[in-house]
Amino acid sequence: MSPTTGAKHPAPSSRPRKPATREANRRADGAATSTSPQNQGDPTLAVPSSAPRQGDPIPAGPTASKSTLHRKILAWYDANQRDLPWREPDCPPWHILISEIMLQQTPVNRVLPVWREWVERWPTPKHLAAEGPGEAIRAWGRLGYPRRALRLHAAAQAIVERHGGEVPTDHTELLALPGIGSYTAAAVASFAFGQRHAVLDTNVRRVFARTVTGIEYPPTAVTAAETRLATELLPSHDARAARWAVAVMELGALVCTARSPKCGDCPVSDQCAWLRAGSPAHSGPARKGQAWAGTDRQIRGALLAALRKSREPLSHPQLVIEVPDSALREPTQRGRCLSGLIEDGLVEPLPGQRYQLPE
DNA sequence: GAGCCGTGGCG
DNA sequence: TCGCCAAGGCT
Repeated sequence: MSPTTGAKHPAPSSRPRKPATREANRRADGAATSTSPQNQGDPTLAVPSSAPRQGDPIPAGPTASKSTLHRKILAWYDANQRDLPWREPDCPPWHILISEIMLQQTPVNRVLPVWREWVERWPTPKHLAAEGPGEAIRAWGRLGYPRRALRLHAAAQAIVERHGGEVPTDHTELLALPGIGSYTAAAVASFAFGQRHAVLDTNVRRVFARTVTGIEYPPTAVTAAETRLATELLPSHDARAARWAVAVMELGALVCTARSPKCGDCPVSDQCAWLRAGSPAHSGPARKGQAWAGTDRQIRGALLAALRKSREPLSHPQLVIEVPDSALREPTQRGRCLSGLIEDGLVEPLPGQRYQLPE
């Protein structure tokens, strides 16, 4: 849990990016005071009176100011952040981008070993772009959602072709890359280049839903109101905003968790609208779980796992052996899944009913 | 906008 | 045990 040291490694690049050291971040954060006149125009946080909805304007009140929220959460982050390698001050933007793609819907602990393999094997976009997509799919291992590997490979090629092999710093250009959506573009621009963006992931949305709006869970899909709220809460200065983004995420990941929030450890529990309201249960529709047994995804996963394992192309019968028993009686489903994998570019068909990862 | 896309760990 | 959930994106 100890903060990483900032001066251990020299910054290898002169390209614009995040502040080089944690000290620089601390300096950038130093302007925080809850009483300075410049904060008078800030929205003030208070308990919503009734029927709060995520993104409702923050009502005025004497309880706690925006800058207080900033100060407490940033201080908490300084003391409690995890020591993750992609947060090292000199971590290259490309390595940060890889981490963000891998972390989409996949827990940190499973990402760590695969990320280390990737950044060692493909230290720059050019290295990855030089190989076939099948290598990316194979090296993806069991992280899940293997189309992410395919898109990351395509992103590497686009970075080489369109940006001279350097991860673009511009949010719009990041957004144009395969596999990079609203969240990841903002995350890379913020974490790798120290820019000011509203970084709205599931953690941040949950923290704001509880502390500000007073509800247990955010809506299913990101609303315009949430984006507005996240933007309003962004600190003014780039470096501080970037640090704020990762700090709120970390709070959501470690304390303000989905199931059993550790409100006793929360730095802003005293001003949490949801807690003050008595921690009311989620009133919206139950979040639908994803079916798994017997689904196409299970079959696709089994087929692709077999191809990942084998260095040689597999025949159709060899492939069939790998799918679960429950699906053996469903050649229609199997065929649909194999076709789907081929359409997605995850599998390459060869003459004679043989298949392999794409070259 | 709803549905789809993997995988594994945990309460 | 088993449903829920994990730094989303794309169609």
